[in-house]
Parts: sequence; C-alpha cells; structure tokens
Amino acid sequence: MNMKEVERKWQARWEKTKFNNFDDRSSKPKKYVLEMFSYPSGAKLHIGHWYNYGPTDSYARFKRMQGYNVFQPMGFDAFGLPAENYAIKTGVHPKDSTEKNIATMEGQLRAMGAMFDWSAEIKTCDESYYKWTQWMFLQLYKKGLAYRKEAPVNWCPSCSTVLANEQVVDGACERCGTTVVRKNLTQWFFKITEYAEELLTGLENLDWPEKTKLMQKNWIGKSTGCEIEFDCDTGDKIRVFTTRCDTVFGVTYVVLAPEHPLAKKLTTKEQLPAVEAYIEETSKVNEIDRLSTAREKTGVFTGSYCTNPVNGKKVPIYLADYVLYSYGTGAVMAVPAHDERDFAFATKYGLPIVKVIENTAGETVLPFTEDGIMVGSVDFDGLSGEEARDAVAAHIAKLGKGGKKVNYRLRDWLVSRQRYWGAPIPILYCPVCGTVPVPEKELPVRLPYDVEFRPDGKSPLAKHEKFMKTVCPQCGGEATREADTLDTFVCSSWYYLRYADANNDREPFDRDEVDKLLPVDTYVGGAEHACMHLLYARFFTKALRDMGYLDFDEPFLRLVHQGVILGPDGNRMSKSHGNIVSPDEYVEEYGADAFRLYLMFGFSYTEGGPWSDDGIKAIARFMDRVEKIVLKVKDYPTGGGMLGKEEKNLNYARHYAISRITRDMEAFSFNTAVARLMELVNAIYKYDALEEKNYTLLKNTVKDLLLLMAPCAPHFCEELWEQTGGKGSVFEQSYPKEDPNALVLDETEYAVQVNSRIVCKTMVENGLSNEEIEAQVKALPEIGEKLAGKEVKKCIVVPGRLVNLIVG
RNA sequence: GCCGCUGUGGCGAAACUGGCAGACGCGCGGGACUUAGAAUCCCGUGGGAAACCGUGCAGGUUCGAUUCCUGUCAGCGGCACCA
Repeated sequence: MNMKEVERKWQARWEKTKFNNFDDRSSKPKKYVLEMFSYPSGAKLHIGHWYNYGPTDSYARFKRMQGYNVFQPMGFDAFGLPAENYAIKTGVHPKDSTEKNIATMEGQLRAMGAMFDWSAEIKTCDESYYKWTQWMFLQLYKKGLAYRKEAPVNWCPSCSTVLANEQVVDGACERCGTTVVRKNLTQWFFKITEYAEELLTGLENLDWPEKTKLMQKNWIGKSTGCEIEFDCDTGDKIRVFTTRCDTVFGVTYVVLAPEHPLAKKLTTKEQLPAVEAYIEETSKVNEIDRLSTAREKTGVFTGSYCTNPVNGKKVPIYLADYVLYSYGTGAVMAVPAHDERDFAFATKYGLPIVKVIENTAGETVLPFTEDGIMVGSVDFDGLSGEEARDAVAAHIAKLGKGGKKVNYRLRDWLVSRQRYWGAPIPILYCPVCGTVPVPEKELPVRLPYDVEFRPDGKSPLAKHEKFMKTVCPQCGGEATREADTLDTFVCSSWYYLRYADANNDREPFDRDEVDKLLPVDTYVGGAEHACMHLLYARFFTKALRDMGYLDFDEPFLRLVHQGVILGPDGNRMSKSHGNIVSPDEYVEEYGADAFRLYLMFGFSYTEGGPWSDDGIKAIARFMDRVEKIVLKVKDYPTGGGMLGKEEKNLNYARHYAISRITRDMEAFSFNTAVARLMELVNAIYKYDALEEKNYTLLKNTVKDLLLLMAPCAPHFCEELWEQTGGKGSVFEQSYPKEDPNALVLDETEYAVQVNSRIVCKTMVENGLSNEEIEAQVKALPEIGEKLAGKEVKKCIVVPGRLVNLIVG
C-alpha cells in the first residue's frame, strides 16, 4: 500500500467532513480524552510527542468506535523561558520563533493522523487566551487567593538578573559563572495552601496511578503536631512547629532559619558580624543541599536566649541552614537526644543533650528518634506516643503558649516571573490608591512587542515606558503597571476548561459548555508533572468551583502517564548527549501508521525505554500480512456452513482477540493489544491454509480484525475498509463485541504438581468438581509413580490452573 | 539527602487477585521457493549432556513468590523559577 498517498487521502477526507470535530448535537455519551498540550520549544515533533499522542489517539478512536462522542483537542503551551533565552541569544523575537514553531508542529500533528478537534485549538500566548488567564488572576485576587509577599529569587549579581533554578549550575550563573545569591523580592502568590486539605482528600476517589497520588500526598505533606511559643529575653516570641512535642522537656536550644525575620533582631552586638557572615554564606546554598542529611551542619549563635514554656529553662537561640524558612514556622525547638539533625548539630557545637524519652524495647541509644516512654518530664513521665503528645499539647494550650496544629509542607504558589514572555499580571500601582486590579473590561493587558531582552538588572517590561505608564482606573491619576509576568503553569492550569469553549470572546468559557464536557475523562501526560502542574490544575478547578464558575470538584478523573523514550544509549534524549532520534525518517519510510503501531508494540506504554528500531520492519511486515489476507479473503465466495473443530478454533481466536484487545486498549496496554492482533492474524492464516473452509466465518473474522485494528492504524484500516466495500468510515462502525459462548471450551489444560513441583500436564473436562479433578489426577500414570507408597496429605486445586498434591 | 518508581532470555517485552516464567515480536539456527539475491513461507530457539538451575543481590512468609515482607545494590523521575 502506498501509505503516503493513503494518509493524505484520508487526512483530507477527515478534514473535509469535519470528521474529528466534537459533535455538539450527538446524543451519545461524551468522552473527553486529553493529552497534555505541547510546548513549542523546538520546531519539530520529537519521538516523545509521537509516543504521547499516537497511542492515546488510538485509545480515543477505540472509545469512539465503542459508541462515545469523543472530544480530543490540541493546543500549545506557548509562553515560557526557552523562547526568551533563544531571543537573548539570537535576537529572534519570542513571538516570532514561537509562532513559527507552532505552525510547523501543527502540520506535523495533522500528519500523525490523530483525531484532534482543531476547531478548539488554543495557544496560550494569543491575546484571546491570555486575556482570560489574566481574568483568572483577577478572580483569584478578588477572592483573596492572590497576594503579595517577599520571597527569595536566584540572583546573578553580574548579569543583574533573576535566574530560574535551571539556569543555576553548581551554584553559579550558567551564562557568566558568577556565584548566584538569594535575594528577596516582593512577588505574587496564589494561596493554594487554602485548599491543602481538599487537595489531599480529593485524591482518594481519583483513578490515578497510586504512585502519583502518593507523590502528591507527600508533596502536600500533612503532619499533625504542636505549635509552641518560646518567649525571648528581648520580648519577641518565637513560634516553633514540632511533631514531637513529647520531647519538649529535652529542648536545649532553639534554631531559626537564617531568613527568619527575627534572626537579625535577636542578634547581640558581639555576634552581629558572625551572624551577618553566616546569613550571607547561606544565601549561596540551595534548598536541596540544605535538606541533605549527609551535609555537615553549620550554624551560628545569635547571642540571645529564650524560655522553654514547660519548664522555664533558658536556652540559646541559633541560626542554622538546616532549618528552612519555607516550612512550618521557620523555627524549630532542638532536642538533640531525639532528633538526628539536632544531635549532629549539638555534638558539633558542644550543646547539651538531655534524654527525655526511654526506649521500651531495649537500650536507649542516642539519638533515639522513635516513640518511647517520657522521662525527666515531671507530671508526664510514663506516658508515650500519641497519648503523650496529646497530653503535652493540651498542657501547652492551657499555658497559652500554643497547642495542637496541623501543618502542611505545601507552600503557596509563587506566580511572579521577572520575565517578558508570559502573560502580564493585570495589576497596577497607584501612588494614591495603592495596588489596583486592572478592570476586567480593559483586558487583555497586552504584551508589547518592542522590548529589550538583554539582561541588565531590570525585567524587560519594566524598561518599556509606554507599557509601564498608565492611568489609575480609580482616581484617574498616573499609575505604574506590574512589570512581572505570570508563571506559565498558570496558563496550563485552566486550558482544559478553555478547550470546551475555545472561541468564546465574552468569557473564558460558558458554564454549561464546561459542565457538559468536563471533567476530563482520561488525561495522558508525563509523570514529571505529578506534583506541580497536576496540583495547580486541581487547585484552579476547586477555586473556580467555589467562585461559581463550574460545577465539579476534580478536573481529571483518570490519569495515565506515558513513559519516556530514551536515546539508544539509555540516556534522556538531549543535544548535549548527542543521542536525539528524529521520528521524521521513520515516518517518511514506513508511514505514520507503522510508526505509531511500532511505538505501541515495542514499549510498555507507561515504562518507555531506550529507543531502538529493531522490529519496526516487523511491523511493516505485519501490516503487509494484514493487507494481503484482507484482499485475498475479500474475493472469496460466501458460504461453507460447516462448523467443525477448525471453525471452533478460529472463532475462539477471534473472540479471544476481541475480549483481550478490548481490555488491553482500555488499560493502555497497547503492546499486548498489538500482540493479540498478531495472534489473530496468525490464526486467520492458519485457517486460510485449509482446503475446505467456512467462507462466511472467515470473512466475518477478517472484518473483525479490521475493526479491532482500526484505532491503531487509522489510515491503513480506513483504506482497507473502503477497498473491501465498507460503507462510510471504519470509525463509524461499532467495535466488535465478544461472544462469551465462543470462549467456552470443553476442556482446560491443568498443570499437575507433586510437592509444588510440576510433574506433568493433563486435560480436564470443564465443570468437574475439585474432588473429581483430584481423582482424575491421581489416576495419571506419572502421578501414580510419584505417589507410590506415600500418603497424600493435602490436595490444592486452583480452578483452571493447576493441581498440587502434597505428599509426606 | 528526601519522596516516588524500575530491575525478567542475546534484544523489546508478557504473566488475571500468590498458581505452568518468557505470550507476541526482534535476532539467531535449520528448511522450502529461487539461476542467484531480495522478499515470502514453514520449523526450532532461556541455560544445562543431564540431574537440575533460572525474574538485580541476600534473607523471610507460603503447599506454591517475578508478584507479599525485611535488608541491600544499580538505574530513572521529582524536589516548588524548565515545562
């Protein structure tokens, strides 16, 4: 078959008949199948795109043939850092390079033959889209879910610019090699923590991979503990969070994160130089290193003391970078006897170690971090575990110094970016009225085209006078615009909603349209999004629900992660590894269908693996075999009504394939689905080789083969469907349904074991009782030998599988 | 470092809920067809002469473990400004 011609023919026909567009008037149940949209960083589709979109499209087509009205949109996550970096390097404007890349990718995505509904296409960098991204920001702002506070950024003092984590290599700027420092800026945040509890409990009912749910759960990091207030001699109060308030009598010092607002305030004059040097030093260390338990602990004494509320003891206040300002209260009570980090720190700095928990199961070796009996804790001695913590927390509450507290590791979402290529934050600053949201009717706040990208200490928009200067909508006076743009994750947190009503210019989406199409039934994308994108999108959905814009709680009911196709050397494909494999030559040589089929067959979908093209020829051969037999059988007469053993076998193979492929397609187990197709083809060839055959049965089996295969090789099967006289599109046909009767066999092969070792196999008539099976097995000559003179102590019959005789 | 995942023939991989390890392919070996090659078709193929041994490694639970548990090694993903 001339695949190039066939692909063009069917793609043109689908386009012309709007075959892939969602049918708004259909009464069939809807199925929203969504692949994570593409980031147009390079001009061409890479193997990862094909791997994500090809097999998932086959799933969508499968659902369509099962009678669903399928919606499968596609778009582009078009803002982002790479386009801006490319602009800095080459001078090509991000808008120009992005639009060019998108145009190329659109063409390639069409050539893939996926049934994307292009009428719902979105590009996040279009005004018609980011207008509504800005609108989302305003709604969150109005709802009190967007706020400003100081937060650190990576700062390159030489380039005078903010760096993304990715641009920091070994603590230095990737461009100039200067050591990067942390610097505080006032930035915008979304209050995702407000939804921490619901984001956690909502996971329960989602059909998501368990590992992904677990990762989100750990990311949210709920822990129940106690907040305790330590009064400082200066009159300030330090609040600490601990999950081990049963150790509070063992506190020998308190530690603040170096960024803690009280850090400098509590420092005595004598200690100031040391403290300042330490803070400076820590600003160069990243969080991952700071959290490393293997790294040597460092810290500095502030010179001040505070009081342990439970025993009135004065303890010194230290700064140390193993305490993070972003977690809990940014301060901890240190109990070196019962915490490994505190123990290491106390040992290094010669601080006292006071044991207050005794091991009940043996010797107490410090640091002892498990639950045990409280000692040296006055009235609480003898208590342990939860009971101890409850009692201590209640006591602290009674003292008015804190009490039980639920804490989340989840932090608010920092959405400000000091960059150009993103949606401008729709806020302005008026000397009179303060922070003022841009009125909705003035949206979008347009991203100006003529900007200076060269990093020189000011973000690109801040340098653009015409953009920055504006008028306050409240007082009419002069005002300045916010110069930061939004994190691209904001754009991708609501795109799946926009697809439902992509061309609406009055509102981000019509509520009825969204409630009709959403939630997404099946969402497919990389596991690297497990925590951030997927959590942000869930947060947006919940916030929009609470603001009355939609009527469901979760955006993605089912989630599937495709694996990663690595380079042939087993490394992630990248320019630096020089191991990038382009799909283009394969598609050119074998066609889109063969390439898709190969991706489905050659890898476990959720695992991925190193690229290898061994076997792509086998797929081409398989397709040839299918074509040959389909065209051969087409010309057979009908009739031949016999139903012997051979016919029964063929019909069994046919319905076994239907049953298994249906199950495998549903489960995204594409490699086994294709294997079952191959088996069916083998069975058909075997039957066709017989002298006499039931032509009607053979024709029906071949027809089912075409229908089963259609989602996996869409152009190829459309063409064969047409050539064999099929009416309309093959995708308008119903997916074959299994006949349970055809799958019932007269007998089943059992493995027979003696003492759990296989001795022989035997055919067992179906429907026998366990006792009858046991008797039959014992009568086998091979078994008789083994059992000679021995007593059968136990007989285990696993129905349909095996018999295990235990003899003594 | 922390969180999560993965590890099965020469290779890609299968294996329902603890029940015959290696389906389906690649590769390889043999054969048919052909003047020859290509293509195609058929047969065989975990290791071992065999007893037996085999799912990263060491243990455990069980009549039975690729599957469950403990420990360990290796690789991969994420760690909040890459998306």
